[in-house]
Amino acid sequence: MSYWLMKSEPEECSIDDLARLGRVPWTGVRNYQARNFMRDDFAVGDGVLFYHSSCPQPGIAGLAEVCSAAYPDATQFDPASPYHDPKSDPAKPRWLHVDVSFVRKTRLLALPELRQTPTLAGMRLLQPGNRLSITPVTPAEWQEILKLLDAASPSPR
DNA sequence: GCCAACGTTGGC
DNA sequence: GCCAACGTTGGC
Repeated sequence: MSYWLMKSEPEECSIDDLARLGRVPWTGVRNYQARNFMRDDFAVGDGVLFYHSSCPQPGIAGLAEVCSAAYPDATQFDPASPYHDPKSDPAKPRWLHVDVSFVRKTRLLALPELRQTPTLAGMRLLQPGNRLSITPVTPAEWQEILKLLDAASPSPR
């Protein structure tokens, strides 16, 4: 059992969208490292931190779970899709994705709070220059984050 | 196989 | 809208 952090722009798919749909195909990943994580390292039942990115309040917004094996991303063959990849051969699809199912919405664990937490300093997400949309989370980081999610939000000062 | 140019990501 | 960081592309 592994743990992952997956970024999603809430304008495209927020934690509320996932809650409503129950399950979504994680289409549109066009980065080889992120694809390889899904293809080689993901397993059904893995824990997912659902992260809101490119929005007014970036941070962890909920928990989800991997609920399928990796399979070809249909959007790569759709000329009308923004994720269309004309260089991908249908006989040998370049891009894959998994499906992810809703577990629960949490309070927003905002990026500054993550950065302020010493035990999370090693998180891949927080490393300088990180842009990967899918990053591994260690069991220790997962536990620490669950603890923070259950605690009250820090009071503003 | 090098590497400069270009595109994308994503926080601020 | 800026910009730093990084990945990808393509000429050589």
